[in-house]
Amino acid sequence: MRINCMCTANIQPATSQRKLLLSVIREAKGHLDAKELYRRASKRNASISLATVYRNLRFFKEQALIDERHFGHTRSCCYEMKRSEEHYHLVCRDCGHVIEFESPLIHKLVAEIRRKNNFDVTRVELCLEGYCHDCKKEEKPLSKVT
Amino acid sequence: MRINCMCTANIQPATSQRKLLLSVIREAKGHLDAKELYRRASKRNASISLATVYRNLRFFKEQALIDERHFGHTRSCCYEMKRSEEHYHLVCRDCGHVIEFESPLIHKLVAEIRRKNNFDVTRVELCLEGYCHDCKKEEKPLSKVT
DNA sequence: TTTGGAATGCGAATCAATTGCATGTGCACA
DNA sequence: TGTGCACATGCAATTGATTCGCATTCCAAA
Ligand SMILES: [Mn+2]
Ligand SMILES: [Mn+2]
Ligand SMILES: [Zn+2]
Ligand SMILES: [Zn+2]
Repeated sequence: MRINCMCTANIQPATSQRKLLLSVIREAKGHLDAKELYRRASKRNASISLATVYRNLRFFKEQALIDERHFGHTRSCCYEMKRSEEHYHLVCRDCGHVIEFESPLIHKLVAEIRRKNNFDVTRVELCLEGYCHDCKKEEKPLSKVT
Repeated sequence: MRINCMCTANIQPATSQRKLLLSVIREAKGHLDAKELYRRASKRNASISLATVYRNLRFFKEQALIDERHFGHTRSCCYEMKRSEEHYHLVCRDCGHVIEFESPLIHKLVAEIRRKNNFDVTRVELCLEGYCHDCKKEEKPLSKVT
């Protein structure tokens, strides 16, 4: 068994692949899925394997270095660096843009659930679908059922 | 092209498989995934195909007869009859139980997003993970990060 | 340095979901 | 009450995402 070493924090062992993957995630603008992470990492290390990408995504998740997101109906999930403050997402059904937001209402909701349902919330999966500012003005289908 | 007929509402054509599947979903206690729906339907019609289950799940979804849910980390999604009032879910990480709940805070959140982000919300995907009443009292792991 | 245990690369395997195609069937219209 | 045909079905093959087995390589603690 291997004990924690302080030099490389919780990235341990600090293999070149592991460091590369984490820096790609860190430098990414938006949210990456495994395939896209693999594509970008391959540019810097052509021999990296997709399995290694998946294994490290799981590792980073376990180390709480990254967050996993399930957006809308997309098959694969996305990843991003964990930040100090929690945040949630709006996904436009039209252009696919992902907008991040935060609201104190979510803390209130969690508190309410803890009180009313006697349920200890450890994770909030919240994603709202709809039409963004730019896409909502364009023509919409006639039926506006739910 | 076929014009709508009123006799069978939006289930049309009303094939035996389609009627069977809908009644299995209707009679189900909880939330079903495709495999489980297939299992239950097969008891009443042994020749039904899994592809037909998937095709009809998509059909029912398009007809807004059922709702699709993505619970926690489970690979496959679950389905349930659409109800008049919207509701959301708590999933226990320990025993897997799914608890349904509703809260006016969610309406408030949607309104806030519409106002602040100028975003038209059409669907709220919300699922909270944690520990239910029965599981939270039992011993927990030492580290309580996240 | 040495060395054990963990990480990697590769391909094969899984698992959920979709699709192509030949066949069967519900139902609008005659 | 029949008939036609668009659409539904069954089956098998396919896709797409993720995981796994295994031989090999690589960290990092001592
Ligand atoms: Mn984000
Ligand atoms: Mn429900
Ligand atoms: Zn948009
Ligand atoms: Zn529980």
